Amino acid sequence: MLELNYIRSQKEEVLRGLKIRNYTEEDLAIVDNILSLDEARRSTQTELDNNLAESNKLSKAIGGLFKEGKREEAEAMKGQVTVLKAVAKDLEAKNKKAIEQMEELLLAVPNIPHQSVPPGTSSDDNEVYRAWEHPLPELSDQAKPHWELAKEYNIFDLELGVKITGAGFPVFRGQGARLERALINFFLDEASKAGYEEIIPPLMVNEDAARATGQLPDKEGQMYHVEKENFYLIPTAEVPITNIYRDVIVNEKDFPIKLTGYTPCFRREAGSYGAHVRGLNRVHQFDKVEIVQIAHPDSSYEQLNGMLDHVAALLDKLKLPYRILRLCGGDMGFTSALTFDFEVWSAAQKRWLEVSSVSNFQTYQSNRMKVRFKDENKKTRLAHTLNGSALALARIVAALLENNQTADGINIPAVLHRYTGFEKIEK
RNA sequence: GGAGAGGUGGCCGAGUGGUCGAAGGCGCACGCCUGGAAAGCGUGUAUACUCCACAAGGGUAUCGAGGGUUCGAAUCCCUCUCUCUCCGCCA
Repeated sequence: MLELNYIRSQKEEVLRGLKIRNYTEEDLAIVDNILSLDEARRSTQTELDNNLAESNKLSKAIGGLFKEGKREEAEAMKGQVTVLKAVAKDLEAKNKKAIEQMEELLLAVPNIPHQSVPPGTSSDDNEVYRAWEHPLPELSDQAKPHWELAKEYNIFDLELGVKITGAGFPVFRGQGARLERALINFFLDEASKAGYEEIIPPLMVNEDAARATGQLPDKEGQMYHVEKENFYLIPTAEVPITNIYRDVIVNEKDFPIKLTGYTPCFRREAGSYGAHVRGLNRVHQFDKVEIVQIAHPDSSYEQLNGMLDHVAALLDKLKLPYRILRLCGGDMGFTSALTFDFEVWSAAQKRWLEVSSVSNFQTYQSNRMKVRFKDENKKTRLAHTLNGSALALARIVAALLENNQTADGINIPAVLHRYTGFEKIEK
């Protein structure tokens, strides 16, 4: 969530940002509501503090009197404290309520978009930040979408997944499973080479962790919930990995902290069916290698660019046509300040598939999570958090299968050969 | 799942009703010392909120979390939670 101080001191910037997110004049009232609750809260706080200071002073005096044996004087003072205590109790309740109301509103305010975020209301308004400069691959009329190829070559089986679990849980097998594992290893190795520390995190997180990265409360319905233990299956490795630094004051010289991890991701994604979600386009369980950074506020955008280059290099090596979009205010995630999406061209479906989303959250996550550092003036400040997929597997597999199909098999990109142990998927 | 023990600052560890935000040690930072270092010596070293100019300097809260008793709680009571040990089960 946004820092209260920021809203207080940069109100105009907050309003500008919310307008980019298509807030109406009416919606914008939330900002003033927060500020007036904050003002009320502070004045109550001051009143309460003064009250408690007085009580503390009296209590100490009573202690002193008892020691000196002045019992009667001490007894007489007790009454005064009792009166103060009653007032304090009211003030405390009032204060608590103001804080709760304010937090509730604060949680409802999204991150303020970076200056470069274009206005817009939907994905149609996203800006093409880097287009694909070369011709897109043309496939023959016999070209098949990946779900047909999967059947033909026995690469993965969604119906089998239905039998074992339910819709959206693919079963990879044979060369398909090998390809999946090859991609995971390739992505992890590339991340390690780029200086990211590899993490294998828990696949379930508790409520605190889910709240810290912003999945709770706004995305509760998207996560699988283990009732008995009150755990959530992770929708992305971002959650457990970023939480490593929750409530941590990091050493400034350790910036940027770069972490990577492979995990399966679980998403309920209820409600959407049809051609666009066929095959691996949208599933409840998929594999992903995530990259996460904790960065100094002064260099976080530089780091963001580095992450873009990293993801672009992966796609180059896989020889997949892709483009990069700068998301508009209407399409950007709630917690992000700036997001770039990578889309890969799926030649048989003839459409772009989102395979990566790289974002800078600035202090929006770190404020909730309390990831801090001491700056040169020994002042405690919030760090910036960033993350991106590098990459999401299911759709990469879809694109690889489709784009590389030939009459007698599916070619595997050269860079993966040492991981797969084969160069072609054959019948 | 059963039985027991325990959660104090970055870490270890004292503290069982009053001047305790908390002894001592370690660690860390800075300074002195040194050719340089170690050792030694000295100083400093939690977080959040708040008053104020986000300075100096005050105030408040926090000893796992929440509630209670009391003029006063790290210390007493209740609830929850987590960790450890032993037994059981088990990859």
